[in-house]
Amino acid sequence: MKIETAAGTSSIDQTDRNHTYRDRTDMEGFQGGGQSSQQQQQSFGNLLPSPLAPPLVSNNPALEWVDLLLSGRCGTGTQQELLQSLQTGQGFSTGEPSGCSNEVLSEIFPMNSTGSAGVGVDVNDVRGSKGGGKMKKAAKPRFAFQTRSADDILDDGYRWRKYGQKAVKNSMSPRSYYRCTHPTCEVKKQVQRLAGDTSIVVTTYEGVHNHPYEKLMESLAPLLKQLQFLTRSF
DNA sequence: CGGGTTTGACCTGCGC
DNA sequence: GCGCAGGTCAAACCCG
Repeated sequence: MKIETAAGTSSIDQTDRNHTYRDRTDMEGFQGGGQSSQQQQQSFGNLLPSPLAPPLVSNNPALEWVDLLLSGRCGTGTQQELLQSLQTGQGFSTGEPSGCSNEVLSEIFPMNSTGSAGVGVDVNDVRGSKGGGKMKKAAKPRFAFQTRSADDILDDGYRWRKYGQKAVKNSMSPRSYYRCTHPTCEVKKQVQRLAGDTSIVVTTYEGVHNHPYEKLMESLAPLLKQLQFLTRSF
């Protein structure tokens, strides 16, 4: 498995009009032939999670190959603040990405021409509430990053269930919607490939996990069992 | 059989 | 008001 820094910029194909996929054959080569996301997930090794940032961008050397959306495209102050906040374990999640133009945001997120969507913004998006409620959603931290990878699903240490997929305007690749499988966790993420460079995967996280790092807990489970056994022995 | 994926339908917001 | 686009739901389906 190799993931490289998604360097450089990619332009969105403005000519492509999208539609909802209705033919399964359209999905060939993208969904992985029915494999579960768990099977598709890559491993980032022993990266530790952060309460705000996903594990792969928090407090670890992986920053070298994780290219956040803002990298090199917004004010250097923003990038430095971003890296600093991640390296200090504080994460980057809320607030306006100062120095990042709407043009850049709208290129990354072509679905929102106003630039209200993007890195750390659009916390009051109320679209898609099928239930009919008119109440706005509670503000949730939202951030995104991009990686260069052959696989769409990155193993960030949490378990995700896919609940939807949509073709996105001005993008060749569909956008996939995932929810954290933890019962009390409402964190969502969107995964999409850049239209200009399909080797780059853009992952957008929304919300903060309110439960432990599941892969870590899984790996610790045998050890915990052993500890419980030993403590009972005394 | 349980959990995850697929996908058509439906909802809301926005621009014209 | 209408059409478009993004987001979500949920039934059907798939897989281990």
